[in-house]
Amino acid sequence: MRDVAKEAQVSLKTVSRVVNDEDGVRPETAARVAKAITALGFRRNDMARVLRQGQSSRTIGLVIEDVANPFYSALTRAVEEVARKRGYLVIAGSSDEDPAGERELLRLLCERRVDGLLVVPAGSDHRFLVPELRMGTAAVFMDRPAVNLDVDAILIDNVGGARRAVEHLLAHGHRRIGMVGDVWTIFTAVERRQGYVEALAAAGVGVDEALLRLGSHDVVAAEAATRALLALSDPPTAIFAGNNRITVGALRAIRAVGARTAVVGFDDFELADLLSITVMAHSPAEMGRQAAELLCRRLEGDRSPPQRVVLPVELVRRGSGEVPP
Amino acid sequence: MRDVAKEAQVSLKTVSRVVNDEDGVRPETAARVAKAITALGFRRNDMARVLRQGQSSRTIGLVIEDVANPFYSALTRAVEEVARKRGYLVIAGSSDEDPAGERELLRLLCERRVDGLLVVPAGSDHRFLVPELRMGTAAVFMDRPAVNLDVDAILIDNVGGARRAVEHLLAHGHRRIGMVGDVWTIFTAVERRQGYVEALAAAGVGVDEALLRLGSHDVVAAEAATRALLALSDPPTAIFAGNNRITVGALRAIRAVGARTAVVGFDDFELADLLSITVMAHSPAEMGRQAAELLCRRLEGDRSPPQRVVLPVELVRRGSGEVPP
DNA sequence: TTGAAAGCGCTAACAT
DNA sequence: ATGTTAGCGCTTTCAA
Repeated sequence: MRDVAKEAQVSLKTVSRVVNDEDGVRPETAARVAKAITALGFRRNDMARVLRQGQSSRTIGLVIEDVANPFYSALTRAVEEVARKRGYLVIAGSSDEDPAGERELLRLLCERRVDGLLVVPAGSDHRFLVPELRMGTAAVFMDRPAVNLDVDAILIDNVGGARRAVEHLLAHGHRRIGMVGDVWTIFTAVERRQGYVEALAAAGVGVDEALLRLGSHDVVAAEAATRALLALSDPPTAIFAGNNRITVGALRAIRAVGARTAVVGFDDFELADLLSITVMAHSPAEMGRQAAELLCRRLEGDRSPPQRVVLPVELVRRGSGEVPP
Repeated sequence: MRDVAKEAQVSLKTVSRVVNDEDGVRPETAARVAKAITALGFRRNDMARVLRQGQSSRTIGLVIEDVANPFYSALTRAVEEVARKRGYLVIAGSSDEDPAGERELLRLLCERRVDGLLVVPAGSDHRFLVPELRMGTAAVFMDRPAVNLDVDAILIDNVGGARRAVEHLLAHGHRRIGMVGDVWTIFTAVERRQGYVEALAAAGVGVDEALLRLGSHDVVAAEAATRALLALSDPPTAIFAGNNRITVGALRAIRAVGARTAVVGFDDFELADLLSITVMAHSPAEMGRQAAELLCRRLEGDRSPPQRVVLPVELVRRGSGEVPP
């Protein structure tokens, strides 16, 4: 910038004014400055700008488990869209469901002075964020609430969705309904398990622990868990798959074994229609959008008490959930 | 930081030393400083740090078309992984295949002084990046080469892959082979079209322009284009789908019409196995990894001439490509 | 309409 | 082992 000033024979401040479209510069002076800028290939240094102006990097930090999971990539896309429309850029990182990695990532983001954080939390205690929040960094949690921290969260109706999934299978005559779920440490896995149990209890069908397999965090594990269920002497006639990864694993297992087990999966996915898979659908994009919009409102000064939004989950019948026992 | 210094009764520099784990600080002093840091909830401001140290924000800018597309999300994931291992964070943005949006995004990233750029280019002229590159910002292009700019690129074998896809269909007896492709402005679409044409020419089968439909940039458009092909009085017996989005659209159309058209798709996708879809597979993750690693090498001072890496594409037979005419 | 100087939070270089 | 000073590139304040 100093070079530009010298080149254009004006003061630093004048260059600054031109760069920031402030008025009070004669057109001919502005033109001279503009020429110098292109000549020298000048780019305003936002770091210095932010430093001086006092802390708005116009950046949002996004922490999710894994962008490669379509659930999170849809969410990321929606976040990006809202953020850019409001003039923010997004620094994203995958935590891989590791609390330590998550914490490290959050630290890095805070050191870079992101204005706000959008987090799908992996850890089970987020008190370490208290100082940041007090320093003015806003945060909105997604998919899972914060633990030990009173902060905004956009969630979905996990219990209700799971309950309706199982009710649907019960309505089609199934009594031996298995569940393959994610690991216990994940909020949504536990909630969906609860929905499963509630539905069975309400129908007067007891929970057979042999049919309830939490602990599968990826496609491969889910396939193995499903195979184990199908290999039981009295296998389930239907399976409730706890999320999009698990549904894929379950389908692979069922196909491999050649069974005709009914399936309802939690989370919709792109080719579910061609595979005729009945799912409990909801919108990760809507979750991202609402979270980003709420965060932006917070950044613009909204100080109302922390909200908890619960988005709906909807049954989409496509065939696999309507197979009889 | 000044507050911390005051609180701990030491100088600024001492606090700096503690924060940066430099040595030359007595343990008890360090402890006092550490206490002050936690007490005040202090976080080093990386903006100021970068400003002083001279331009390494330890940040990489990533510009792709759309994170929600599994091709790009896999790539993004790999980029993130390499970047974090080397101590970089990733600022990502989707260009939506819009040259103006891409340029704007690149400008924002450069203003934020990212150390390097990873770009799947949408525009058809990237000369505007010349000043940035001269200023020391490194760049690696992915999936498509830069136009009018001599810079590293990690590509895949589009022509060869497309040729082999069509050869495979020819080998299974097809003579009326349709192609549904992306828009003309996209490098890969044109290359894949060329492979298609070459394969037909080599087999002595003429190109029937009625069977060649470029211009579908999303699933919906691809479905429509495929429906149009299938509605011809003499429809193709096989379809070569130009990318992952197009394959999905083509499958929907074929299913809707109830045809038994053979299909080979470019790009592998998650449920292709369950749907028995033959594809030309390659690894977007590998592309992201290699691009990120090359970029990091450049950032560490590698000044060797720009490279162009071409990753292989492999035929994966799953059934849909082996259907007879 | 334009400019000079101070300072954002930090670290490099040099004292002590 | 610790402190002092200057300055990164910009904007803000106030003066010309």
